[in-house]
Amino acid sequence: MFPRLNEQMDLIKRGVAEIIPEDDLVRKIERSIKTKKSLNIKLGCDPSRPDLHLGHSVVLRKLRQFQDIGHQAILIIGDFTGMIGDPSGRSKTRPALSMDDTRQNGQTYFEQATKILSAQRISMYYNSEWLGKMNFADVIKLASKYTVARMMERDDFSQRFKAGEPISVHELLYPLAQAMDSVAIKADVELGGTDQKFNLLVGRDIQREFGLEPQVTLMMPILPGTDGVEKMSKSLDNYIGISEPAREIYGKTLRIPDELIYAYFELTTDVTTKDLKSIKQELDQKKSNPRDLKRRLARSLVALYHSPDDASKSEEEFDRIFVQKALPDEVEEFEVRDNAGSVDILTLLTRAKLVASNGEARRLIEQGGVTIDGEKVTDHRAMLPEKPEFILKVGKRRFLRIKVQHSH
RNA sequence: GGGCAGGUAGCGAAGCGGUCAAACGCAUCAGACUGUAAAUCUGACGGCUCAUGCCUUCGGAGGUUCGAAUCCUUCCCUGCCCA
Repeated sequence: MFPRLNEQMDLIKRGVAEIIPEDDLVRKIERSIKTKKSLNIKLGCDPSRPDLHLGHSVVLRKLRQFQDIGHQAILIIGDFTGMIGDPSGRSKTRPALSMDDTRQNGQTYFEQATKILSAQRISMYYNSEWLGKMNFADVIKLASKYTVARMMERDDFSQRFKAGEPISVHELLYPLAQAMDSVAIKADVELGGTDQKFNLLVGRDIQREFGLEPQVTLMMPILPGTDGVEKMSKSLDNYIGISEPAREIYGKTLRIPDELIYAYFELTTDVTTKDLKSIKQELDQKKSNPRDLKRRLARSLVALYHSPDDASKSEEEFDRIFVQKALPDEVEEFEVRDNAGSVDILTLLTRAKLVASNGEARRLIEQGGVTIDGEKVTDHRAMLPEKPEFILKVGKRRFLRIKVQHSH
């Protein structure tokens, strides 16, 4: 039923940053083969931001591999902490969510995650199910199992502490809450990014406290964002979403810095280890134009989240727009009614929501960033051209087909 | 509970009675360049306005003043030290 130990370990260890402790994993797998019982592989999910991107996909893909060799994927939606929100000053971006919100986000998360995960061997829990039942005495008892000194081992805490930045007490409780999730579902393995190392390890300690066998922690590297500097995140706007339209995935991928090509191939695509090696070689020897590898990467990603057909279509379209500077395949339409020349370009830009304000529209025009049917608009007071239909282009990639209804 | 230092645009950070829509850096956007980028250079970067100009901003609320981000009162928030 299960593949042999070596096969399992080979697959599991691919692309991994760290496994702690590796021997335990070997033991767990051996036992699972013997007893024909699958392992519980846990992944915690943040329901406050349900839009998944390639960064999330790194860990999800690893989880998928566990599924493929017969283990049980368990998604934990952190709705409990989501409902409390995060009152600490700097992350106002985490407002308290209602029950409905978290359920809905959880559902959205699940739908997106199953683009990567198999629908077989997957279960999902909301952690309010057990965390919500704990009373204050339970919490104090749990908190007594860990010391402040150990909490401060966490890099992020000690750094903030040293820097004189605020740390709320409840933040110290979060790792414990996450550990309780591992207790509740009896996790055998918990996946996460390397930035989760501390939290994952706390899970081991707390499981032991509850008389359970400690989980193995498996950490994946953090995927750099499209800026090549920060980790990929939505709030930094350096992400490639797995639910984005094909042309967006394609275009954004081509825009990543060359240095990221290898990491993206390794962590976000299915290329074989052999191919990975030759990719590395090509990059190192600078034999070919990195662009070609990047195009291949972009095609792979589109194929993964859309289809191979969409991949080639996106590539054609990209070439058309940016190389030949022609129009995309499909251009959104926008209708304006023009009462005897009452609408100028400026108001059209704002009304079509291509820009945020008139000031911005004026700026763009002055800087030569607006064209009509390929002709630069030079005067920000210009009226609409005398055409029933034209293409309005803002910057390099905002297009709109304008249909004018002239009523005199 | 006491003392001290702080809270300025997306972020970081100057300003400390008028010349402040507020220096500078980052991020962002546009243009040039290019392999789409990156790097580099140029420009813009609260809102309304063709423009002179006007309007809303400097933690919140009041006040002093012809005039306040800048002074006063009070409240809220953060850090440090002491208890």
